[in-house]
Formats: sequence, C-alpha cells, structure tokens
Amino acid sequence: MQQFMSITKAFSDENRVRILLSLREGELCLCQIVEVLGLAPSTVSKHVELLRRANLVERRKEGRWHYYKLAGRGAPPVVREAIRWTLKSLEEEPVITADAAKLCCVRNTDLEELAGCYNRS
Amino acid sequence: MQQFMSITKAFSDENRVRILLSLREGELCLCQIVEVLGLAPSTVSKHVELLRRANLVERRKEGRWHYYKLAGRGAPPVVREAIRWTLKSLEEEPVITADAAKLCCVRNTDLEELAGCYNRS
DNA sequence: CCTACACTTCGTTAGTTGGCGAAGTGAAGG
DNA sequence: CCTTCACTTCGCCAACTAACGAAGTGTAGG
Repeated sequence: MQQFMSITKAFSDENRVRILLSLREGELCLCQIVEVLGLAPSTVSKHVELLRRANLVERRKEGRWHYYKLAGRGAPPVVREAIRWTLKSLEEEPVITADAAKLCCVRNTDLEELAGCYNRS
Repeated sequence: MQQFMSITKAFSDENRVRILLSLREGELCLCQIVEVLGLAPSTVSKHVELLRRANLVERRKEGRWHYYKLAGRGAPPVVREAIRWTLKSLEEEPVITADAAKLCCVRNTDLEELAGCYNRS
C-alpha cells in the first residue's frame, strides 16, 4: 500500500507528471528539466526526488551533473504499469506536446549554456 | 490533462483508494462505506464526491439512499485503465483484504441498522 | 587550496487538504 | 403538514504541500 500511495502522491502534482513525461525520450539532467518547466532549481530538485522515492525515475551522477531517466526493466510491476498508463493517457495532451517541443531545443543546447537557470534573480 | 489530474488527485488519498476498492464487488450505499472506513459521514460524502467528479464512480439514488458503484462501460479509457491498475495492484494488500472482510459483514446487515453511524457523537 | 558551478537541503510562506460537527436538503411515512 | 432519516453542504481547524531564495555539499578546473 505504501508503495502504491507513494506513486499516486507523486502523480498528484501536474509538474511532476510533466517531468515524468519529459523523460520518455531519454535521460535529462536537472538543469534541462528546469528549463522545460520554468521553475526554480530547488523546486525541481524536490519534485524529482519525490519521483525517485516512488521508484518512478532513476538517477545517474556524472561529475557535477545528475541525470534522471524513467525506471527501467528492474522496476516493480506497479511502477511499470503506472508509467505505461500515464504515457498512454497523456501522449497527445497539449501541455505535454508543448514540453516535448521545448525539449527539442533544450537537448540541442550545450549544458554549459543552460547554467543561466542558476542566476536568474 | 484536467481529466487525468482529477484522477490522480482522487487517488492521492488512501481512504479514497479504499473506497474505490470496496466497490469492486458491487454497489454500496454511503452508510455502508462509512461503516467500512470508520470515518464521519460528511467526510466520506466528500471523498465519494471527489471520486465521482473524476468519473471513477457513479451514483444511483433510490429514495433516501445513495448507491455508489465503479464507473462502467461508458467511462473513458483513461478512467477504465486507472481502475484496472489499482484493482490489479492492490488486490492482495492487507488493508484492502481487511476491508473486504468487513464488507462481508456489512453487506449482511440491514441498512436500517447501519443508521447508527449518524448519531455517534 | 580556492573558486566556480550543478545540485541539494533548509527555512519560510501562502495555499491546499482532510477531518469533524452543525446546519441544510429532500424523500418517506405518519 | 410534520417528523424522521440518509445524505450533502458549510464553516472551521490542524496538518500538509508547493513554491522560493539562501545556505550547504561535492566535483572540476585553475
């Protein structure tokens, strides 16, 4: 039950759902997700940590960068079905396709250039 | 997106999930759900209304009683898949099987006798 | 070392949520 | 009508949540 509820609570915020869907084409580092959502890095970090605790996403550290991706083959069935359900349900959703479009630009931008997200105040 | 989020927010509370699972064997009236959960009628009414707004459950009024049941064939695919996912994931969950056991007693009790739930203060 | 930087953790604040009892609604029966 | 009763709506409070900026952590490059 605990595991199930951690998934549903992770899904209960639209920004977290957007993060999850953003990862469907492959891994992203935090600053890229920040760029897509337009939220503060600290906020996004918290969201992503919640998704990680629900086993919905995995993290890979490479130097200063932390890369996130959807849970893979090792994930429990509850998790895999949950991901399948969201992907299927939201593929055509305007907010999601807009994020996907933004992601195209973001992926083509050098990570160093995205640094701007840390001094916007 | 709105529709999807209304489902995930409905799922983000354990008591609402328990209500949903309680309905898998057939319709129940509010006082029966109150008996299973052990919460105040006003609280359960609010929960069930949220599930209804998410199109996860349907209501049928018969005299003074309001019967609730899982959304049926008419429900959109997102909803039906969501229900399928929860049923499959939680069937064996202790909290849920305990509720099912309690439900057996409740179903065998006359509705008039369950009225007690309205003057327990 | 020291700085720069990507990220996380902390502390705060505004808004949301879940719970209850009291009051309101609307059908059934005297 | 008037009451009873199953349920809903309202008003309130305590607990939680999402958001931010500031401060902390740990890696890379001078």
